[in-house]
Amino acid sequence: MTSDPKERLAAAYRKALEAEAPDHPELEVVFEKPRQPEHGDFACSIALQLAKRLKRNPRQLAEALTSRALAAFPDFDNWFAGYEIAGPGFVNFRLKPAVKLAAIHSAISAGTSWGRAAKDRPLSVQVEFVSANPTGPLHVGHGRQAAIGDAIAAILEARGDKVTREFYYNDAGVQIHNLALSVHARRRGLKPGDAGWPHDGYAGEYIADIADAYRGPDELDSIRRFAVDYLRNEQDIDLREFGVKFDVYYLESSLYTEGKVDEVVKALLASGKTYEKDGALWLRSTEYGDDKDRVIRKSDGTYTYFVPDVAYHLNKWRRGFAQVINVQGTDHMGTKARVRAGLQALNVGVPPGYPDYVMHSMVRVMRGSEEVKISKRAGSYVTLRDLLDWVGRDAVRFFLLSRRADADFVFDIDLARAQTEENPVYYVQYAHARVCSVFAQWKGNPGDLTRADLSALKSEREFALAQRIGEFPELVAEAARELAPHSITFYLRGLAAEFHSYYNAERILVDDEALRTARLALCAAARQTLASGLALIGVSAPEKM
RNA sequence: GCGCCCGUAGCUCAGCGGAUCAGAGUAUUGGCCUCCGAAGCCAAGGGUCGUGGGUUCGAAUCCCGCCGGGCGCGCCA
Repeated sequence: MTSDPKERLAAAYRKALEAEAPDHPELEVVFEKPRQPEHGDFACSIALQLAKRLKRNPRQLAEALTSRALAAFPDFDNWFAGYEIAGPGFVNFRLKPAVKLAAIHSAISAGTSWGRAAKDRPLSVQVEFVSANPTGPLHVGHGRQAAIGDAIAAILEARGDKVTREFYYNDAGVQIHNLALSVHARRRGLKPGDAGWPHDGYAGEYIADIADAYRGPDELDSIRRFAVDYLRNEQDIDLREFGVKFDVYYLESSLYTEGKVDEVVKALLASGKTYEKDGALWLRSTEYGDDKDRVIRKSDGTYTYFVPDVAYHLNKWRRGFAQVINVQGTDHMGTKARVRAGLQALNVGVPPGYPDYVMHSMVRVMRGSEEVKISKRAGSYVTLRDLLDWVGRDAVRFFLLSRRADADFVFDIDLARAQTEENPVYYVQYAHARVCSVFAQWKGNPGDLTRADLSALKSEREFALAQRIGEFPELVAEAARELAPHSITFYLRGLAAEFHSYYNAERILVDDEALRTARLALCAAARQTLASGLALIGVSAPEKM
């Protein structure tokens, strides 16, 4: 039996609903948090939904359901101060202050595991993100992916699962060949645009750096290996500075060398869903929701990128990942339906919605009122390193997670620089530093706080702050369900606001010992929640600023 | 043209399994440091939620059309 009053109440309502309306099992009992505090701590609109179906008076239904529910919830009074039927048929519930305050002890005693769930049987899940090809420095879009992917991974870990962070890269294709040609041309003194410069060469200055650093023989193969290593290393340095660590780097080339591509082609042929047309081999991927059939083998005998893509995801499935989340830019929109269709065609039991995709819109970079074009080949794009140099890791992370992944993102460079002093990240970090500063001036024993008597807390502000703290675990769970790390960022802003407001209204270190101890316990819980939330989005929680 | 996504305050954006949903930050204006950190707090003004229909007792939220923007739409990767 859970001790969460909301869940207890929901269970009671479900029972009442079964008795009152057995013909409507589709109705779900959910509680909302009203914006206006006078509407209680949470509200249930189930009676309104039911009234519609039964064509009965919603207020009467609310009464009937609620009295049934309360009959199934004998110790209701231990948790709730009361309820009321309001408006057209809402039921508003008011928690007892002591219930709200209980979150304080929960947060303190949980410590760094606050907001984290423990599962008896953790799922093995994988988050694949960044996955930049080693043909140039990471750009701001990769930065957005790194921030989103790493935060999702952390949130899924908090949900209690075992997470693998994976980086997939193409180390053998046409792009890499162009990279080698570009470095080779640079070594011979050619510049982009010169006669003899490779057709799809990379124009960035980093090509010249690689050419300068290269000391080996004048062989394309050797140059290619060197350039790949060089750029991989450079990307790793940026990622390390950004605070992102990967568990697995997966090489596309291994799919070929280990026969996984051939295996997939055979399996697709065996599926009976292929056909020959115009000298090429096609898959009827439209049968699995793709918007057009896909070429497997081109008429020149080589495979399209579709094949290693499917092979890679089959490999993920075989490695036992129950959930896979691919974080990619919307420019990869097409791969979603394609990869899923390919996996379905293999008919090996992969669920239809596998893998999950979190698509983020491209980051547009503005300098003043002018857009800086992001173009890898042109070599004139803003890099992740640029952002890190301008505003620092914490601000970049927080900023990049301050909106939904699929929302357009305009990164104004001038604004980002100017925001160094005003970026919302400081607002949240400052709240944390403030609590730390209070504790630095307190000579008591932190251990006493775990046993603090909270009954001295009597103001609405204190109840509200405690309640907000208590919402944290549920928020983390929802962020995991929705794969929405930005909700953590928004929560932290709200929590910090609540704390700053409280801090300005009340003195913490008052003379009254009982009140002081209780307030310090509240502060300790707030600090823990701020620190835990910031950790999830990869932002530091400084003790001083 | 087709598919997916987006259009909410001057600006940047939350909310979008309908109701108690008109919100935050920022900018502007006016207050608050003899007192735990003013990177803070309090307050004011500011939006017919792109637009036109529909469903509903009730729509920013669901459905359809239109307008505007993004990204895809290759026997590229």
